[in-house]
Amino acid sequence: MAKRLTQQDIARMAGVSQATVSLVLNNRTDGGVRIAPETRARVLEVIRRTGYVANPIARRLHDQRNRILGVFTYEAVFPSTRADFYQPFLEGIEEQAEVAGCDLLLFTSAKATEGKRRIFSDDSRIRLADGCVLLGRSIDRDDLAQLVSEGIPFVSIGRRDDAGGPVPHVGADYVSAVRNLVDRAVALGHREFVYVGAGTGAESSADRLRGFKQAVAAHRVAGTHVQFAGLDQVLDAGITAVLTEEVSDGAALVLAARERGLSVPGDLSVMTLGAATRPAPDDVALTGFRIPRREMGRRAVQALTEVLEHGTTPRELLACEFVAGTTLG
Amino acid sequence: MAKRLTQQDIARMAGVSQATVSLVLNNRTDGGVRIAPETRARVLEVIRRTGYVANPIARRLHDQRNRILGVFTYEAVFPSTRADFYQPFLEGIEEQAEVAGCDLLLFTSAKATEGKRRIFSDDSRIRLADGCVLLGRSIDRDDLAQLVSEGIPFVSIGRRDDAGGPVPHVGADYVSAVRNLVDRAVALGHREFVYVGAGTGAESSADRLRGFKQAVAAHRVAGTHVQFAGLDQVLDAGITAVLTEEVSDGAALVLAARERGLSVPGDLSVMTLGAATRPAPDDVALTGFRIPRREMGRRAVQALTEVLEHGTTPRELLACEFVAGTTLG
DNA sequence: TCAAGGTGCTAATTCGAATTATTACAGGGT
DNA sequence: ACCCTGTAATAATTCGAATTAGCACCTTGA
Repeated sequence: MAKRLTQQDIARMAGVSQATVSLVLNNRTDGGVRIAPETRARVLEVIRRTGYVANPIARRLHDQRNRILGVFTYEAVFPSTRADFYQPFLEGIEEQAEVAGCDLLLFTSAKATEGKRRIFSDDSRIRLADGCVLLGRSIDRDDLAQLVSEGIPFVSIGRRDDAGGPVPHVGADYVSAVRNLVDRAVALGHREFVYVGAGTGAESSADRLRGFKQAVAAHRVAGTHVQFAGLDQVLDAGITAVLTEEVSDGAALVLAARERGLSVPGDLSVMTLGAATRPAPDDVALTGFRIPRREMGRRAVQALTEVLEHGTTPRELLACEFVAGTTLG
Repeated sequence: MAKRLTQQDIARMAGVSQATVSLVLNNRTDGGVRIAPETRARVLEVIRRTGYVANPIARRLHDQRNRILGVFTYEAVFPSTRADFYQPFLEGIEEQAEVAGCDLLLFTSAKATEGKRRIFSDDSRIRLADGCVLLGRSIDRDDLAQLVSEGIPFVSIGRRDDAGGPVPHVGADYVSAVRNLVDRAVALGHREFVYVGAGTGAESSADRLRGFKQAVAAHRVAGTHVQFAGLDQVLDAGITAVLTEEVSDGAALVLAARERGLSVPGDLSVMTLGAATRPAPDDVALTGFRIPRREMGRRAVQALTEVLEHGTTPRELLACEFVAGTTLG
C-alpha cells in the first residue's frame, strides 16, 4: 500500500524544508513570517499535484483542532426501526456541519455493552473529534458526568439535568408545549385530564409531566398521571381529555374509542406529546405538537461551535409548534 | 478547563518514567521487557485513582492507522427525499464498520459546487480516512480516475467502468436480474417488449439495458428501447410487456392503464427495474427485483478492508432477488 | 567598510504515547 | 578485584504537523 504523503515528502519535492510547507499550507503571514511568492507557488503546485492533505491526527495532537465533529448515538443510527426518530436530527446536523466546513464522525465502533453503547470504553475514541453531539432519548449519567468533568466539548440534543455541572444542550421546550395543549383544552371546556406515560426517567418525559402539572394547577382542573391506560380506565374515571407521551399510545386510544362507537373528539379528546419512539399508525391525525427535530440538530452543531470557540456552556430550548389535528374538541 | 492527564503526569506520581507507565498500561511482557510486580502495582494504583485513559490521538499517530472509514456521497445523506435511497446502504455500511471496529466519517465538509459535491476540491479531506466508500448513482469520472491514479484505497458501491484502471466496486448484477425478468415474461407468452428508461449514462442504467438486449436477442423476440413512454405509445406499438428503469414510471403506467379500464396484468404486463430515485406510490405491487442495498453496503466495507490489508482490487456483483408482485401475467 | 535593517527560509522543539536501545545495579563465580 | 549474567528501569527516538527563535543573505546609508 502506498505510504501516505507527509509534509517532509512535499518539502523534498519542492526543495524546501518541512517548516516552509507547513507555513505555506496554513497561509501564515503573521508574526514576521514571510515566504517568497515563487516559493509559495512552487510548494502549492506540489501540494495540488499530489493532493496532499495534512494528517488530521498529527494536526490534532499539536493544536487540538481537526474540523471533525463527532456524533454519538446510544443506538445504531441507520437501522430503519429508529430511522424516523433520528433522521430529522441528523439532517439538521449534517446541514449545519456542511455550513461549518466540518466532517462528521459517526462513532460506530463504540462497543455495545448490554445493548447500550457507552461513550467511555477501554479505547474511547471520542477525543478523535474536536467536539461531539450526543443523541439519544436518555444518556447515561455517568458518561455525562465524565464528559463534563474531563472538559470534553460536547452538546447534548435534548435537555439534560446537571451531571456534576451544567450540561450543554439544545432541547425542546416540552414544558411550554404541554402547557399550551392543556390551555387549549381548558378553553374548550375540558376539566378532567389524564397524563399517560412514564413522566420520569428521561428529562424529556419529566419535562412533559411537569408542564402538565403546572397547567392543571394553574387552571385548577383535575389532572392525574398514570403510566399506562386502557380505554375503560379512562372512561370510568370520567376523563374527557387524554395526553399521551407516546404517539402510538394516543393513536391506539383513538382507534379503540372509535371501535367502541365513540366519537373522537366528540366523546373523548386525545392529544399526543410527540414522542415517537415506536412506529405509530399515520392515519390518525392526532392533536399535539411538532418537535423541531431538524432545527435542534442544526442548533446543536452551532452550539458546539460556540463551545469550541469560546468555551461557553450553551443551554437552549426550542419551541414546539402546535399541530391542530382532529382529536381535540 | 482541567488539562487532561498525560503519561508523564502518571509517571511523576508513581515515581517512574513515562516509558514504564506505557509498558504497564499495555501489559507488555514480551521482548525482554520486565516490570517488577510492586512497581506495576504502584503504577496501576495511580492509574486507577486518577482514571487516566491514554490519549487516542497520540496513540493513532504512532500506529499509522486511524480506524476511520470515509463515506463520500455526492449529495447530503440524510434528507428525507433521498433517505429511502441511501439508508439501506448506510445501514449495511454502519453494521460492517462496527464489526471492523472502525468509525465512519461523513464528508460533509465537501462543499457543493453547482449542486454536486466534488471529491477533489482545493482542500480535499478524503485522505483523512484510512479508506473510503463511494456512494451515488453516478460518480464523476475524473474524480474516479484521480482516486485510481493516486492509489487512494476506496470501494465504489455500484459497478463502475474502468477509469484509467480497474475500479474496485461492489455492485448489483442488473444484467442477470433484467434477463431473468424477460425470461419469465417470455415463458408466460410475451413476445413484444419495450424498455423504458435512460439505458445509458450511469453504469447501473447501461447494465439493465444490456441485460434486456441480451435477453430479447436470446429469445428472438421484439424488444425496443425508449427514454420515456406514455400509455398510448405502448398500446399502439402492440407491446404486451413493459420494463421501466424507474419504479415511479412503472407505477404511473399501471395506474394509467387501470384508469382506462384495462387490466394489469391481463391486458398489459409491467415490470420495474428497481431504480427508486424518485418517490413512488407504494400501493402498486409491481413485479420486479429487489436490489440488495444493505448487503452491498456490508460487502463494500468488507471489500475496503481487503483493499487496506492486501492492496487488492475487489470487484463483485451481488444477485438481485426476484419480486413476484402482481403486474406480470 | 561596516553596521543597521529587512527578507526568506530553516533548525529545533513541541504535542502524547509506543518502542528500541541502553544503562544501572545486584549477586554469583573465578 | 574482575567478569558475567540476569533483572529492572530509563533515555532516546519515532510518528506528522505547527511553531518559534534565529541564521544567512542582501540592500542601504553613513
